[in-house]
Amino acid sequence: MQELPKAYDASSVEDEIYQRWESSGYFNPDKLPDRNQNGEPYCIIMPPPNRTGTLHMGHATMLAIEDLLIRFQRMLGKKTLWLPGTDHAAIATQVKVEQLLMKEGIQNPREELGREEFLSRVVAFAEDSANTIRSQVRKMGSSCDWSREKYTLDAERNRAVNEMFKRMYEDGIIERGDRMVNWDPGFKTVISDDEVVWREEKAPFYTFKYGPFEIGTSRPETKFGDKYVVMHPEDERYAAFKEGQKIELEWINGPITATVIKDSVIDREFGTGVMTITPWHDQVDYDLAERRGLDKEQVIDMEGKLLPMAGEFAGMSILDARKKVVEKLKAKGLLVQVDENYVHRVATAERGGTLIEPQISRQWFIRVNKKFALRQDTLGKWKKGDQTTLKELMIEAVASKQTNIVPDRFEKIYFHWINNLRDWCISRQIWFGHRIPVWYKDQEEQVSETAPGKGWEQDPDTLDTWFSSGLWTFSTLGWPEQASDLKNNHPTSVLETGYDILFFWVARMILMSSYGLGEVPFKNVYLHGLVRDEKGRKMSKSLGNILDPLDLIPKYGTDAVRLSLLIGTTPGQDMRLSENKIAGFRNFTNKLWNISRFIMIQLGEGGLRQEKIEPTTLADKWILTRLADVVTSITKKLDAYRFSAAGDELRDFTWTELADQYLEIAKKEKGKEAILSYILTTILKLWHPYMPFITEHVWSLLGQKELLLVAEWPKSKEIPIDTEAAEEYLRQQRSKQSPEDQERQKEELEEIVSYIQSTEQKLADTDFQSKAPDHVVAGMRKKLEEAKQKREWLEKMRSY
RNA sequence: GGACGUUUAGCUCAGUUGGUUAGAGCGUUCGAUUCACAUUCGAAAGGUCGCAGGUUCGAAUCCUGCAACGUCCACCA
Repeated sequence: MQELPKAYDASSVEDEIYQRWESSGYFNPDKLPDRNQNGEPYCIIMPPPNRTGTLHMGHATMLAIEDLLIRFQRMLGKKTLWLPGTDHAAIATQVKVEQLLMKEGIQNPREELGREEFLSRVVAFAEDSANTIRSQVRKMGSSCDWSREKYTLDAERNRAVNEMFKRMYEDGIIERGDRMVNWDPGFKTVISDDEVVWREEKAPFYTFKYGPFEIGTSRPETKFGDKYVVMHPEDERYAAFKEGQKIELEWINGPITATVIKDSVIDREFGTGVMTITPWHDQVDYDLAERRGLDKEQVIDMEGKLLPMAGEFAGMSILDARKKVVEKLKAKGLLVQVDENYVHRVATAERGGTLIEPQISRQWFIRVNKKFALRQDTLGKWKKGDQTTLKELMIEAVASKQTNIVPDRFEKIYFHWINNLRDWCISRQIWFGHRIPVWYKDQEEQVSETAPGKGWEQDPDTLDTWFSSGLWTFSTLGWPEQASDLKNNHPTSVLETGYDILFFWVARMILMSSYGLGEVPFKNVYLHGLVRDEKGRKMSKSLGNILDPLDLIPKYGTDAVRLSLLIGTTPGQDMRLSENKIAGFRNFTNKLWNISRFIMIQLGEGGLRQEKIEPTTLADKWILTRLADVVTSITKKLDAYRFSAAGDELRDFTWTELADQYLEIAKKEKGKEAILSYILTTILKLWHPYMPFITEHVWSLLGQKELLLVAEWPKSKEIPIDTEAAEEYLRQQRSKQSPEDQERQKEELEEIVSYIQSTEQKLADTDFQSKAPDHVVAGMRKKLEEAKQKREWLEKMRSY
């Protein structure tokens, strides 16, 4: 027998073990053993990490949970597919590369390099990131099928994107239009509502004289084009002014004519109850102008500078102009007052952080409220040809429970978001991404992958990265072809991701799948919380509190890192992680190592015993009964996504009951080789989804021919149990009850007995029967039953 | 403004259909240790389960109200 080290050294075995798994082919569903080939399919599509750099703790959490699910289901005998991939992450990656190029001294990367050269730099960076990510995903022990790896921007995904675009265009739910959008003047692209981050900011709030009115604003620099003055129709202060009335007044650059508009969007309580509107640069104003057919005029250009219509202020940046405009109005005696303590919220870009300027711009939109005819039977509710909207599809998928969200409170949040959802702007003025498959010639436009003929120009814009992400569950399985992978695995079993991208991504996959395929993309959604530092702060570079999985793995082992992300956490709830916690789980992996080592030493040359186990002593019967309980309970909890509870229970059993108690007995009493063999192999199987490396390592030291990776999950009914013997064992172990406790239990029993008597009397009373409503009687009966159960329990306890 | 979450031992958190004396890990204190493991073992201290009411024989758990912290959504010139 070989010499076994006293401490488990994860780093010396993990890479070799991963190699063995990968070369076994078992990550690939088509190469699994026969048992799994006949099992039902179980599929998880990995949320593709962005090709923007390296993996962080959030990714590690995702990989740990998904690998646990896949390994558990594989051992149960399912035909498991975990499909990995990466995301081009359009804007995020382009921003990152632009920053890198600027550091290299290229001031305006896009202008200086040109589209082709710039894109080749981005592609090189993305490829580099992908390689890093692949090796990191392996480091975490992920048992995903590398032969099926996909990329959101590869050729087949591009075909899927173009096909989906084409269908939506033909159905009239993709449409081009001039609408109000969120414009990022820094990166010169539009971004979606969900990519806008609102920041609280203190800014002066000015009140100006505007003819006979006073108006308030925090953005005087936009007021050049304001020629409508709006008030509430029932505001008596302004009853003298009539709808459509023209008023001559002195304004920034001289006299103008303002038109009175009466509209109930006005909040009479706010400020003076009067406002002017800037429809080109404000959503609310835009909506009002659209509704009332008012003129719109652009004031600020796409780079954040004032246009010629601002007169002497033309060409100034917004912030410069603000000061100057206020000075001028003040000089004209039109400034009434300034509130320096006004706090409002400004829109900034999620990537890059520049101030967002609302602009009217010609863009492509997905219309979520427009009726269209379905191309196939959908979600079991609609028939082919029925009219519906994308919003209705998104609601039905979750409301009908075809997609089930864990934890379920997020369903409410999901519905709320959909109710507020507006059309989705899908075009971006960036270069890295799927090019919009639309071609123009003179006044014509045509959707096509390639040029329809001579003289056609392709739309220069690309698609929002979430458009291709939305297709991820089925584009990866071969759609739009009728691929067998698609047929076997869609809808997928589980989508596991952080709750922070519920809207960005989860909702959009539901949209795309129910529209394009008529079915949900996944049956279950499991949302994990965000990983925070030990003080509960978000991990960030600027705070310097980042825990990097790649630093922790060599130090504590992958298994310990995985445990720290799986145990002590609940779905949808943020978790605090500290190195201390990981060290604690490293200690546990070592404990499991030494349990294995002890048993292997006990087994000696004879190795693992295969003979039927025959418990003889009370302790044997107790530990086997407990083992059977644990198998049942762990299986149930894993099925219910209760990873933390299952892991906790298993750790408790392994450490306290098995190691501290039973192994101590086994030291004194010999002849337990068969039982020890059985217990060890069983707990290795139970732990495998949590700690794949150490369990596989011990498994092979035990001389097992086949990998633990594909071993059969334990069944409790195969374990001999003897509940009475187990209770007897515990009774002997337990110290005598104290007299006070006995007294307390006696009192409690008496109380319950008297309650049962009085309730039974009451229920038997005919007068009561005739008067009491049914539900009251039913409630009383239910409670009576519970009380009787409790009585039995107490009586049983007393008899001990 | 709307919604949601959290509040349990010094710290991090479990506690799923209301039910024995509210648990675990870490930390603290005391003790042990050539016998699988000091990345260990045994023991102890430590909790009015945020606050106030209510339902119940019985509430950390259900209901109502309040408070603190956090998150998301909407966004008013």
